[in-house]
Amino acid sequence: MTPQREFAPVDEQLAYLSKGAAEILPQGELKAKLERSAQTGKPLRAYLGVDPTAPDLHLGHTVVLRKLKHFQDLGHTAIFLIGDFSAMIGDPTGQSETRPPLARAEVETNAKTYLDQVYQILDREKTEVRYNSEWLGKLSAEEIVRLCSHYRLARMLEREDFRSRLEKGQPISVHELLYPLLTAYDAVALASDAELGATEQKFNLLVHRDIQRGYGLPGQAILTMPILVGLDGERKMSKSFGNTIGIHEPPGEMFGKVMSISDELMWNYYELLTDFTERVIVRLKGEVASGVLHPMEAKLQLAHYVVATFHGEAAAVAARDEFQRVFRSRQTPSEVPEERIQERDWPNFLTAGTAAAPLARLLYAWHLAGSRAEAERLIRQGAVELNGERVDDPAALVTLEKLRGATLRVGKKRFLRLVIE
RNA sequence: GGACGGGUGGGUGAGUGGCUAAAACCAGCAGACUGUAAAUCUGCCGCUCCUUGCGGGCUACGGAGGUUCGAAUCCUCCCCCGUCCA
Repeated sequence: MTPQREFAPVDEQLAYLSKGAAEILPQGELKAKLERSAQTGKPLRAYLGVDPTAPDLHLGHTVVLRKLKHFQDLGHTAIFLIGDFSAMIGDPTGQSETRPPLARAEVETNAKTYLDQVYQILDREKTEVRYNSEWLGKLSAEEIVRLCSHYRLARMLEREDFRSRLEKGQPISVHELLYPLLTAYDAVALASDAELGATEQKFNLLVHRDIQRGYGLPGQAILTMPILVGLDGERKMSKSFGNTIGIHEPPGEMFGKVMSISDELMWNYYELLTDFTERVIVRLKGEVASGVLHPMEAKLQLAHYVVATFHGEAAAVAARDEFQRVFRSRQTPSEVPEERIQERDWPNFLTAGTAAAPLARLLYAWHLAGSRAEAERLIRQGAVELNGERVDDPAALVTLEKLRGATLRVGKKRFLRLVIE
């Protein structure tokens, strides 16, 4: 079944796989495995395990996925493991508190939406998808005891997270200790040669390797990827910080968000989100530093690349044009959402005794502001334009005539064209 | 089971009877500046009504009652979280 195949030279492969990586452990192990694979013609089995805890992927998740793709590119076997069983335990990593286990149903629906998104990066045809309930769900108590016998408590407690919680007198639930052990069983069941993960997974990955050896398997190589920093330029990209770029966000949105990162952060994104080689990135960086290339140009390229990855080349070009149009030339976007107003509904908005309606009330009704109070605030702050003219009276009244075919603008990004029927 | 500590706005967290829609910080929003950069500066940041005023009303400090002219602040009961002892 396994075809004999030609691989690229080991050094080349290693360079490709090392790009952007935080650590490869143990030293030399990956190289040794690549060499063996080159000799035998057998592809390596590399896997990435993900707990389907949230339904939407963002760029942060793709960093490590892209690395898995690299294995795939080189002809190795990429295994995408969905931790449908382990998700119900909850990984304690990085959490200062015990995370509540997820319900089975939640895990299942998340798992489904995950895959569609994952295939935007990985080659659907070549990816081996597995669920760890496949084997973990069947483990007997006896087998779990045996599994546990392969690891020492002292080592378990070396883990940063556990150690600090122990010191601070915070609780650690027993099932949390089980998490790395059970996921280690994944590595055993898959007989993996390499496992990928974010740096915060390092401890788990190392446990996995040890347990594999406990079961008499050769230990897998471990490749960790840095955590992607979010839009704020400080904290890791995470939904709970609201600093993410979701991979299914519309092209325009995505483009704009990438453009809003700092120049400094841009290089990090180049490194982790593109396939440009180290050499190319260094060159770009040099050109920007010496003033040959405007930093904005470099960022436009990056934004283009990212959008093209998820939406295709055409969408990327369009997003770029639109971006230039709206923000650089400060023009109205080519496509503005429309609000259809029924002429007969109009009286509902009117101030008693007049033929005009408070603009603030309209902004709220048309969802350009979250509340009427907010609408007034925005007007007061000069964020609202009607047909290009700033309105700054929070009590401003407008007539239906004035709104016919008009364009409303709130802040930099929100536009609305009015169609009166 | 016992002892103790704690539950405040999106988050952290101050506030122990009126001056508190509730400090401060973070996040967020808007404006200025720009390369929609970032950084910085300024302002805003519960809802609602109107005559848009340092205006009126309503809602808010785990829940329910109570004391008081007046409570996030005091009392009672309940719920929840945490630590320690067993």
